[in-house]
Amino acid sequence: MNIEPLLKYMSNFITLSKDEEDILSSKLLYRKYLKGQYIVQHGDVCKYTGFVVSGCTKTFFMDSDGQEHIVMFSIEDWWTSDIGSFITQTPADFNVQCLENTELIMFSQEIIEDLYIRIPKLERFFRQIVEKGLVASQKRIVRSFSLSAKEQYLYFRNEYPKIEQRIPQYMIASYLGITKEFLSKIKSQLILEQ
Amino acid sequence: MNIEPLLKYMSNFITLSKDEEDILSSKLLYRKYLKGQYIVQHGDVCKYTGFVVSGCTKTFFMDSDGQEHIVMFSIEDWWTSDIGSFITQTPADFNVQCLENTELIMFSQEIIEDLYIRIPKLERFFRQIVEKGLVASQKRIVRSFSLSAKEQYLYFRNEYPKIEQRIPQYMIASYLGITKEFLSKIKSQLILEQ
DNA sequence: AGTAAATGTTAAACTAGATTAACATCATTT
DNA sequence: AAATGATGTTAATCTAGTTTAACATTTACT
Repeated sequence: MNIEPLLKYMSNFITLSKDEEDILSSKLLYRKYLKGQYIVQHGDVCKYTGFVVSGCTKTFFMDSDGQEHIVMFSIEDWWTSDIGSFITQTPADFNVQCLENTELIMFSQEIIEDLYIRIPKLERFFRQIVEKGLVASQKRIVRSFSLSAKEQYLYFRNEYPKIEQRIPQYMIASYLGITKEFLSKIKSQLILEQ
Repeated sequence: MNIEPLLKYMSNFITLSKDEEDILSSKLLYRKYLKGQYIVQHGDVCKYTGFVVSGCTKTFFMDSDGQEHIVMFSIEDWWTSDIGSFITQTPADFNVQCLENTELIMFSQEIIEDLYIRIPKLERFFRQIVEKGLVASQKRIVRSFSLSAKEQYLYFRNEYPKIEQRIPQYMIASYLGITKEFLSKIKSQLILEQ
């Protein structure tokens, strides 16, 4: 159980004593998933939120036409879950599936409530994490309002170069909300342009 | 200064003692704005987040073509600010403008940090508020992925009937991310349908 | 009441992106 | 090395939503 990446990540937000680190690490779950495995399934209540130690996941939903829409990729040092389901303890809208073999450090809903009491600093930590998530989510809405598909692709490529290299192109199209054919067209246009 | 609506709202999340209520109310700012006034201006750092006691605001940005895009309306019992700017204390992407005369209870950034220390429960309160915001923001992304313009309008009408009645139609079109002409077409289609 | 400004409607021409379908390339397994 | 499945490309056709522009209606002000 390698909890170091999480502690390092947390140190950007709060300072934990050795005792607090020990309490925390005794309450965490460490799990390994294989490529293709589901971490969360649509309709289930999401009992855990996971911090990615290694690997890669996609969070997606199916629309009424059976089309898959990817809302998020998670790689090392990111979180993965259906955060809405986790927070509200209602059935998940999303599926979370591993695109690679993936190692997670998991917080369960029950334990997190207990941890908030035993380590009040965690309340602050998660407030800040959720704040970051909210800001990112709002910026994404703004992009979808104001950028063309090509501009959104360029933004993605620039912002997440590491993700683009690990993931098939048709999934990037799905994340951008366009068809794989149209993304292919955009890419060939971009090559012609320069 | 009528702080009751805020206290009532907060009681859905946490229980404050009389002392804590007094500390809180001594630190809050109560402000009245006229219709048309700006609460936040693009480029400024947003120093306050406001709880709407009465009135209505729109939060919007200008795209590179000078087009206005509304990202949110706020009415009684909602929050209004550029929350991204407020959290990160960086220049605001958005403008916030009053659509009616509006009364706000305002938390300043400096004071909120101080209040987190004096009333640790507030950390929990704001974590939960931000969680709700994140969930709503993610659901909006899902809708924009999976619903047609007509479906999104029907969702809006159903979800926020009170807002629809107070606000000109062209602003609702802007919120939905479509032109006012197309919304007009959708509405006449809906009338024909039944 | 009359006028100007703000808001809403209609319709024709246009475009970004979707759909369909056929084919090309790459990776994995036997 | 051949075969199968997964991924990526190209091009023709189609459609949801935009643009433009002219007009209609409502609201607010003198």
